[in-house]
Amino acid sequence: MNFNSKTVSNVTSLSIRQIDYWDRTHFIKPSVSEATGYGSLRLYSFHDLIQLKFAKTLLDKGVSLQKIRKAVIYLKKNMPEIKKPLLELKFLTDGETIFVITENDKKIINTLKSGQLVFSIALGKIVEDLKGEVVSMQKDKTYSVTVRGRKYSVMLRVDTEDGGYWIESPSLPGCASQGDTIEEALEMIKDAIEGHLEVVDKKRKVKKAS
Amino acid sequence: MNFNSKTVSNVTSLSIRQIDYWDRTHFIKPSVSEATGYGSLRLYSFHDLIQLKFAKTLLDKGVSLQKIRKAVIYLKKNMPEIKKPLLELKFLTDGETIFVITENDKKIINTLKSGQLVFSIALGKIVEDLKGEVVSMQKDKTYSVTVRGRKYSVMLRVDTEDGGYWIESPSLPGCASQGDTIEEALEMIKDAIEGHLEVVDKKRKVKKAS
DNA sequence: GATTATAATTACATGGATGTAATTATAAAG
DNA sequence: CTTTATAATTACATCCATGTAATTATAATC
Repeated sequence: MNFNSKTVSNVTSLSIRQIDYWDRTHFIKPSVSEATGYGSLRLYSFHDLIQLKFAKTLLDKGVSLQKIRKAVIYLKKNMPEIKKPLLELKFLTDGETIFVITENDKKIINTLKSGQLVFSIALGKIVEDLKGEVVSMQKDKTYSVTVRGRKYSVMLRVDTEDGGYWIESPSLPGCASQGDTIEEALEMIKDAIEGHLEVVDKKRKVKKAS
Repeated sequence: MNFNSKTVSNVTSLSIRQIDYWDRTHFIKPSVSEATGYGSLRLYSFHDLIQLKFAKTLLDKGVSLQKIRKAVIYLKKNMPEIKKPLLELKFLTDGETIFVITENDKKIINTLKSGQLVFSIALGKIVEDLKGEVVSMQKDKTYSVTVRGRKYSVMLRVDTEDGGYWIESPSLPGCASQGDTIEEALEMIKDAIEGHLEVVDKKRKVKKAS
């Protein structure tokens, strides 16, 4: 699922101006679709959303934008696998460089003793919150697929658990699938419907034989 | 001992402009003598110097000035007794307020877990460094005091250990004292010289008697 | 195809922070 | 008392970041 500037602004509490400025200064650019002039759209991915929210969170904490730039560069390069439960990431800086430090309490205390700045970002929580926002805002999309010459209505939604898309056929209970892209999900649900129909055929044949 | 703007700039690595700006914006004002126009002098105390260096250190770490303002306000109000060995002070912020936290590792880790910004300032080291700077820059001042109708040359220097001034009479070994102000130190050294002379008198009387 | 909506773009402004340099009133030195 | 030195002050400029609003090319809708 992709997000335009307006949606990004709503979800991250950043102003449109900030989003624009950060794009123009090559800080955080929309990775799905860049602006190409009037009438075009900036489209951000979910990962972009995480970075934007991350930066906004640090800004609100009083970290300078220059420092945040470095933190986001690091985040882009070393984005850890986001998984449950909530993951906390801890960063430290000596004023020049930004490092992510391990979940090692002793190391954290030691770096503080050496006079450093440490800030903790609950990245897992950021991701969870963003997922919640995305889910609550999305409308299920209805598609129509044809299997064996007949049309079936299917519903597609963003899969916030595994990424990609979830798809199901409401008129055929239990008939569902998922795919990384919309096209793939549509193919997969066709296969699922096909399989469902085969089961129905078999049952009918058994009935006829008895 | 007091410090003018030029000295403050040298010792803290702040520009004259920054020192001026921070005074005019009521951030850190010279507590000994405020500017009153052309030809006047801003005079900062050692405590002021600590605050300025503290703020500069945070600025270099990438903390925003607005955040630093709050930290310095806190520092002014709750300046802990500076003592050896080097003291580390740890601050945390939730983005709105600044708190000093105890030397409690568990509490530090917990506040980090809750997504806060923590920065550690080795205030003791700042103080030590500033003391070193002050000592290396000062010239001993020579004064003349009169005791029992005779003049004695004494030397005065800033006492970086206890604050105030140290004073001694080079021509009378072991004859030294200290005071919180220059005047007080001069009175104290007079008393010390008086005492020294009394000991000398007693020795002479004992010699005569034998 | 015409009309409307929309997000990007452009433009100007503001505020905070700081750099650079000329001016000035006073203190220090001779 | 005159001359020189000095730090504060004034003034203008720059940079970064952001606010606000008008403009515009394109997409969406009818």
